Amino acid sequence: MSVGIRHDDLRRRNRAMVIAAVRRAGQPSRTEIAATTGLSHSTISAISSDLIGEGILSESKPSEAGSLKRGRPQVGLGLNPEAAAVMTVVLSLNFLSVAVIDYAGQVIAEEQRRLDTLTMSRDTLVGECVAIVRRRLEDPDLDVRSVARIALAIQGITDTRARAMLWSPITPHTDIAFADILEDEFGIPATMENDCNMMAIALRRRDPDRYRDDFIAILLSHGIGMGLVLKGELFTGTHSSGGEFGHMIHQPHGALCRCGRRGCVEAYAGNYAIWRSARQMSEDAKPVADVSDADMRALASAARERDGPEREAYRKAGEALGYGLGSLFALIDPAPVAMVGVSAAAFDLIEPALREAIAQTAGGQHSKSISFDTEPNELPLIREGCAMRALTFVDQEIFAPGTQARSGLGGKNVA
Amino acid sequence: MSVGIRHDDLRRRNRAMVIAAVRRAGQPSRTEIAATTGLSHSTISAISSDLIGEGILSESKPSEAGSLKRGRPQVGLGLNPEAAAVMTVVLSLNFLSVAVIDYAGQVIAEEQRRLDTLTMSRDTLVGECVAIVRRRLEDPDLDVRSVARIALAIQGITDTRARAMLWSPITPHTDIAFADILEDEFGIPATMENDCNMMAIALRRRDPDRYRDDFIAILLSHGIGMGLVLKGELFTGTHSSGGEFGHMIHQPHGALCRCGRRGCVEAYAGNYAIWRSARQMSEDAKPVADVSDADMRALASAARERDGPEREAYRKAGEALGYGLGSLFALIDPAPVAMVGVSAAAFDLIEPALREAIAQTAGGQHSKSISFDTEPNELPLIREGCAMRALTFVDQEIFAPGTQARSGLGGKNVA
DNA sequence: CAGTATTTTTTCGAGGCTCGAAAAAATAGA
DNA sequence: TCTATTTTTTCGAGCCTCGAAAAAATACTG
Repeated sequence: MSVGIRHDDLRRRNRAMVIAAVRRAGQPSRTEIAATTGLSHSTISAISSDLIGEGILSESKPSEAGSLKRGRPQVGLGLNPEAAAVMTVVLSLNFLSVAVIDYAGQVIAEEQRRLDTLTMSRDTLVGECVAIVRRRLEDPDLDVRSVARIALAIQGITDTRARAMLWSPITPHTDIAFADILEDEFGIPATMENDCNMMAIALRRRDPDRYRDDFIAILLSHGIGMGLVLKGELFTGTHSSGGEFGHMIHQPHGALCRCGRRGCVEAYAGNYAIWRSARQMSEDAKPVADVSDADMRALASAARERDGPEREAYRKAGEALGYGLGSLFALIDPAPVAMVGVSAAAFDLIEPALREAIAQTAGGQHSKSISFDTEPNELPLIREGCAMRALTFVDQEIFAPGTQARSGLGGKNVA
Repeated sequence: MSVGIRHDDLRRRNRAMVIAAVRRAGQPSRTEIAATTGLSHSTISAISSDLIGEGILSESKPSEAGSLKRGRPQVGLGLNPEAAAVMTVVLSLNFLSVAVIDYAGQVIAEEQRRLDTLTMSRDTLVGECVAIVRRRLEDPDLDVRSVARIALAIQGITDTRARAMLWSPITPHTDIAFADILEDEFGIPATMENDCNMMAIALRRRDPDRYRDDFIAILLSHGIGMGLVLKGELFTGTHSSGGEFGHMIHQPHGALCRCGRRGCVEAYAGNYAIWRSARQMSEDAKPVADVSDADMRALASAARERDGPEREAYRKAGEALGYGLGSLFALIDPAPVAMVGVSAAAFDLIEPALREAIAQTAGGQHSKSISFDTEPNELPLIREGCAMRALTFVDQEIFAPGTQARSGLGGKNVA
């Protein structure tokens, strides 16, 4: 059950609130923070004075070059980039990408590597991840002790506690406790996140007007993934990572899905499904392991050029996505959708059938008003989301530590 | 955005926490409350002394007849039944039921009435509701001023703010702002709730071990409804009432649903759909307006006796429910399910096909471990849920009023 | 039956936190 | 230079929770 509020929690929570307000707004003045948090000026003054003293925030004199107003000018508060750093690790098909990010959110170092993730042994895969993190941490240009948190993202299913990858399409191996492995290796708190969830976090940061409290990020790539934000919070299901939109059932006893079952949305809308359908192969045909982005783009071009099996394949994908979204909207009500990934570049081919299908569903009653955004490149989004995830942890758990939140590792990571 | 915690909120929240602990536990001692809330004994002592002074709680000497332990015996704290009262109004097909409930949750008065809801005019329907409430309020045995809240429940779609019924299968009329109507008429705060959501609340109260943080209540009656609790909170979608499980798509272009669309789960599993299928009518046949409970029981008996169209109808219902649940579980992960309503009594006929279907889905990976409870009688559950809903409001908004929570009406309703 | 052990509840002072009001600081216009 | 205006800090008041100790209420013990 929810627990009572202890007296010492008060300051902790309000500290976290102030830090969050600064991270959101960029360079807010104390007065603006007071307005958004609803706390009094005196409280904001006291807390921000503490935070500046601890090197977490810093004052930045020139809030706006031409301050037109009379009176004492506002002085902006910003995050001190040197207060801490975090690291992001994004593991995707045949690709490993790491970045070190300062407390203000700027990339200060990065490294990328091609791997053959589908054929690597388990140990090699883990070893590569550990090695690339170690190289970044031991970079002489970087103060190792200042890295306060590592966030890994991977396509696939992670456990609720964000400790392990349970299953992923990019490797045949299962149940790899990446978070624990990195924590043990480097003594830095780490989490294992789902790639689509990170996309959702990044979308909210990029466009908080459109993606605020309720929205959906759908990854249209080899598989179909979803990141779902409901009532302002990432929705991750009750047990595992949840949100497996791609494996909602579109057609009972339908097309063969990569997951081995039949009729999933992904079995019609994943790259391999579009490929299979465009090649006029049977719906029972075993999904291919990978379709290159170039091949998919060629497929989309062919579909735009002439009415043929390629166009029909995209139509079927749109239909599956439309009915799936319709069912989803029946449950959660319509919300803005972002389509991300290589097939989002072919959304013009998908959209008509999608809208037609969604209009057939209870959730799509106002299908005209449902709007779709597209973003073909998922990797930058995933990294951005990871960075935000890790930084938010530092904000809340390290720089606003409370009785229950303080971990053994927390202290030493503070710069 | 979330707002800072003001100093005066502290006491308010902890008061609410203590009241909630008492409502949950029944007769907890101060020591037990301190343990469950995590607050200190001194704080609990101070708050409970206040609450007793205000007549909200009362001490009940004999906690347990034979207190085996040494030391000063615990003295139980209970809700003072006279602190307030609430009223529940349940409007279902051809039936209107009202109850007055004391602060401790006991029914102290009730009245029920048969109506012809499908043919009544809008004004008559509203008038009947207002009249029955007025009769209970003006009952000389009852102190009118002590009714602090009214909760209405109806089958159908309500708006997010719990003010109005937008659509309901029990009446042709739409957009009736029941909550506002009753508030204006009697000056008592009222809310308009969805029946399945109230079922879920009642289930949690009845069996908090099974129905705790995540569970699903499904109403198997003429239509298919759902109440969904996620992470301990009722899930009501982002805009309207949401949770329209019955209108997730089972078969694109499939059977005709009462909602006018095709292939909804309800078009296979609602009473009218089972009836239509058992009578071997076309899936395009217009849904009948009502099937009596007796007819449904006869159908179930026939299905149990021989393998024929009746049994096949239940099988199809099970399949639709199974695929629907599979898709739902793909999104939210598996959770305990309660099947409520007249067709829950025929769950033995539904379950095999349901389990077979769910095992075909990603969400049903562990379908063996998913457990179903059945409860044929929905009305008592709905009323119980309404009562809890209304009482919780009194607990939190009236007896633990804060700066933002205090309403103009709050004060005068305190007994 | 008095004394001791044990458990629950209350009391009391200390320490923190937020708030409002007032003061101080910093600037633009007159 | 003075005044108006706006932002930020300071300071005392008022609450709240907490820990420790005291008080209360009972069971055991010889």
